[in-house]
Amino acid sequence: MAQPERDDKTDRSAPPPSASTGRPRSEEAHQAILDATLELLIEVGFSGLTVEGVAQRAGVGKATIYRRWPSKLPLIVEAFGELPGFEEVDSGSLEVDLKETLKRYLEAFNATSLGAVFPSLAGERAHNPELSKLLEPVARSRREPFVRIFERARERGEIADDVDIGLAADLVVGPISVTLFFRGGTPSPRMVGPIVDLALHGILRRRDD
Amino acid sequence: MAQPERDDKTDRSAPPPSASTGRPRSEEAHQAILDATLELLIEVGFSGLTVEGVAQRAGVGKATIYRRWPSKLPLIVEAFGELPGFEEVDSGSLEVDLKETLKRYLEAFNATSLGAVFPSLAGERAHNPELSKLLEPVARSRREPFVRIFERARERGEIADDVDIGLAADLVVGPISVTLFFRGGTPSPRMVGPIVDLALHGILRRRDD
Amino acid sequence: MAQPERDDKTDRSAPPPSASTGRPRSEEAHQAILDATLELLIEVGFSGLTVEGVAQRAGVGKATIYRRWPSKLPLIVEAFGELPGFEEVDSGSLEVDLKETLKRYLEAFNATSLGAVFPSLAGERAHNPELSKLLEPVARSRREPFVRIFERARERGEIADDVDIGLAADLVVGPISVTLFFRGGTPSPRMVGPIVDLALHGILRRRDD
Amino acid sequence: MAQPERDDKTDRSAPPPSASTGRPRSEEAHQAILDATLELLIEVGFSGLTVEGVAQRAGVGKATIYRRWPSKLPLIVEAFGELPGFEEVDSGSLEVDLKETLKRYLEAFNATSLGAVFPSLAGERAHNPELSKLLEPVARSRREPFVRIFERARERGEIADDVDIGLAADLVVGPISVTLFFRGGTPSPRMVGPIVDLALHGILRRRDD
DNA sequence: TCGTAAGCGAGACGGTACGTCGAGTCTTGCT
DNA sequence: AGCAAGACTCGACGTACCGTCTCGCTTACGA
Repeated sequence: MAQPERDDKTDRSAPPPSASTGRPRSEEAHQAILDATLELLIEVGFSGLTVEGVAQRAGVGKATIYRRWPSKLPLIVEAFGELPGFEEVDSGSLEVDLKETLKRYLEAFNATSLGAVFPSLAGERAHNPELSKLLEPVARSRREPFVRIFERARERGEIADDVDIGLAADLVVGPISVTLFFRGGTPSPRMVGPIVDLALHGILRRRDD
Repeated sequence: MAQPERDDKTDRSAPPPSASTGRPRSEEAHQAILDATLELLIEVGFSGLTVEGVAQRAGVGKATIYRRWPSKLPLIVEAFGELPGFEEVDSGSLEVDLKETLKRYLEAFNATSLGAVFPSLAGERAHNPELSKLLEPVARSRREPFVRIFERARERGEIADDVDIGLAADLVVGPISVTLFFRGGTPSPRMVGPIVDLALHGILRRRDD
Repeated sequence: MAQPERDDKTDRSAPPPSASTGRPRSEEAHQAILDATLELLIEVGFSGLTVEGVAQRAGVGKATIYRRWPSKLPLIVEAFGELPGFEEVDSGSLEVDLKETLKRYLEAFNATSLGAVFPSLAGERAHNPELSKLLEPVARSRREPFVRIFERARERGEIADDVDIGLAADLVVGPISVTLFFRGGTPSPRMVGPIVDLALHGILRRRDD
Repeated sequence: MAQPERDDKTDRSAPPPSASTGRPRSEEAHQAILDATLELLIEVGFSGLTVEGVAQRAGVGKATIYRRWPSKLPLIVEAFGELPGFEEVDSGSLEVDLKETLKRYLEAFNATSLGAVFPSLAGERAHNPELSKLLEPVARSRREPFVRIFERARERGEIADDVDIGLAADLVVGPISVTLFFRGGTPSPRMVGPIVDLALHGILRRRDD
């Protein structure tokens, strides 16, 4: 979730003629802007966020924002990208990996209000190709850990070779997505156990259960 | 999905002292507004929709819109509610019911651009209690068929009594939600078979499968 | 100095399709804007005037201003044109006409702060063809009374036929212009007598004076 | 009121504790700034001039400008003061002195675009005491030659002792001021003869003319 | 059959935010 | 120190929508 090469993504507006003339851009202001954006995103959501509000809360002029980001959108996406990720677990057991990783996933979601911010952005993707492109790597990086967990499980023989791993990952994360988007709720870490159990063993009654 | 008593929700300002004097409201204009709203919602999304644009496309004055809906939000929600629902299937088999219903669900999603509109609205729920309240019954009505399918399956003994039916419904719909929101994709009806199979039988390999 | 056909000059932006659809423009707002503009013009001058300030003082939205005037400039010019003119005197005597008219001229200048506003505008003429064009009729109308006074005097035989009347008018008004622009002072009505005497009889000493 | 050492007014920040440490200020940059200011003043006028534009045209950083002049205003005034004056004539004849001096006056006006710059500044005087103060000595120095011409004429007895010399000077310069400010025109040297004749002999018809 | 009350399209109203630009200040590394 | 460059905060620019408010007109009802 790090942002190691931020400028490569956003500062395409005015590549300085020589390497470093003039006063360098204030890293302090940069961070204050991202922080303020994230705060406001959490408080008022995507459609309620104003650049003027960000500038005011960050104690920064509007021009300083527009000098770094060409418009509101990339600013929001980068601020969103600042949200911390979550650690992947590798215990040697599929069930433990899934439960533990999913729990951390949800904790991160709730601790950082990602749960409120992400839907705001995701909802706009369909009408905003630019946003969609910017959001894609961020969204994917949050799904990949689950894919890797299943890959390891397959290598260990815990699951069949022909299981569609992408689908399996979506199945595990699915109920959380539904809770978030369809039900407007906050996914609770207590959901994790039942979700994983049900996804692993299936909904159908089984003789040997 | 019908909206049989629309005015009860939105037209609470109206009832004049004498029951019905003056020119009646134009049903034609009403429908033109909803149609235009839906079209624009599909084209430009929630945050890009302007009431001015709706008025223009509907060939209607802004006041005519605000006479019927107190603000942009309920208008959008009602327009959204106009989207057709989908029919529930009752074949006597859980698997068939799920696959068939889910297929119709996806077909409705894609045919009506619900897939583009719904995320737009769902994303704002977290920051907009009013929207959330308005959206809730609509969203729930789209999940209920799956709940009922599982209830019937439980009555038939196809699934255990202690299965969390809400969770089962979310598990089945989950991959679609993930596709829509996390991956920014369009869910394809071809996904239905694998999803239902995986959800019913579980991800783990079983001796007797 | 009246503004009998205001819209012909300024409302060229959006000629309404049919004669009078929609809510008519508020004459009240119009006047409040012109008044506020004039006040601010007097207080802070041409270069210090802001449209935002005008809107605020007039209690009006900025759009209401820009709906009427395409930019700051014509607004200022029209507000300037609102300043009252002065009455021309026709006593049958050149000397009396000049002295009396000039006195009224100065009184109008001082009473209405024309003396502070006019230079502000006049100074920009050289660099602003649009302003120059807009200002021209206003400026000329303030010089014409003097031209007419001299024309009548010539008809009466008070002055020679070959006197350059335009130049004579400029000679009489000249010291006021110099006071205003070169000396940054406020022309006093007490200057009138000496000015007219000197202009009529000449600077050179004469035997028979 | 004299301003013999220009820098004393504007460069008051400078005198360092130890007389002259560090790199001395570039006289080259100083002149480039004044030149650029004057050019832009002529091209775009007072209200259109930007310090950023001056810096760019002069090939200088903005700080270099603000190190020398506390704000835009004194810079403009000093640049204005750079415009060459005009030489006074002393021929022993009032009429010749006036005509010749006035002609040179107008030539200087036109050659140096003083005619475009001066009104720009003069117009702001009423609302800008600082500008007024800075402009005063410059403006007066351009009127003084005429005062001196009349003083010499009085000493020679060409004009009466009780003639108001200041007023006489204003009368002679007046038509030029009127042309410049009220009529928005460029005063032509051809005006000089008629102006002086009319001012000296008066507008009224005389027996012995 | 006609008056009247409310609806209609149009568009102006006071606001707020947009994204841009300039003022005057500050901060780099270089001279 | 001064220098060019260019970032800094602040605030005005002119535009676009919000939700409200007239206009002059049309439409159905009830007297």
